[in-house]
Amino acid sequence: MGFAETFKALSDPARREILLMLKNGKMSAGDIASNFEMTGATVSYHLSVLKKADLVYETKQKNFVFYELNTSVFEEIMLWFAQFKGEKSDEN
Amino acid sequence: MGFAETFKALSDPARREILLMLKNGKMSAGDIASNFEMTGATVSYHLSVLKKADLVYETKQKNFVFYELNTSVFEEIMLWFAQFKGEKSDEN
DNA sequence: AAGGTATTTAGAGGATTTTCTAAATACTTG
DNA sequence: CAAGTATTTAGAAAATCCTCTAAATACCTT
Repeated sequence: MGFAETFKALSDPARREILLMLKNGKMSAGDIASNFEMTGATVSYHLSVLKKADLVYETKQKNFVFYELNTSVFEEIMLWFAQFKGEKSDEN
Repeated sequence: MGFAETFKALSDPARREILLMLKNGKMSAGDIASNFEMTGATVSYHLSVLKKADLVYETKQKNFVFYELNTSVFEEIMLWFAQFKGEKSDEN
């Protein structure tokens, strides 16, 4: 899956904001873009980064492209972090 | 604290590997460096990125610099991810 | 088919990142 | 203090990233 891609995707504030917007359900590319100062082309670039990182997926309807959170990847990241919680590996 | 810095720090494979090395306790800069092909200067750069992101802290002893995980930041990141688990914000 | 709306792609510019070598700093010990 | 070890800083080169404008694609509606 690629933690490098995932964390790089998460390192940009605009992309993190997009993810937060998507918490409540899918949104079209245009609706997402309207929340930013950047051009639609730039937002489209950020969406493609999130998509490559599997943090979102897209579905098409009419001439809209909807984006949605892919929560399964979030779980994988949580697992990665869980390694650091608590146990040093030679305890117990 | 700065999620941008944190996630950017985590996006590099060498830096993630350093964090894993530190799971079992502190290590000196030199001991960390000896696990990589890169020059010591480059490893030092990576350590400084991790330090700026508050993922590690350093302590000096003799002429060694020891690095250690700062687990509190990991908890903050876990909290950030927790937002995405489950509840859509207008439920309940 | 033509015109309109939604979105992506291409290409370029500027900024940031990663790595190196060489030099500097810091501390220790004879 | 001098010499040695450990580490960081400075500066430069190559790679990657973010943003824009302009053009292309895709789909819908009349």
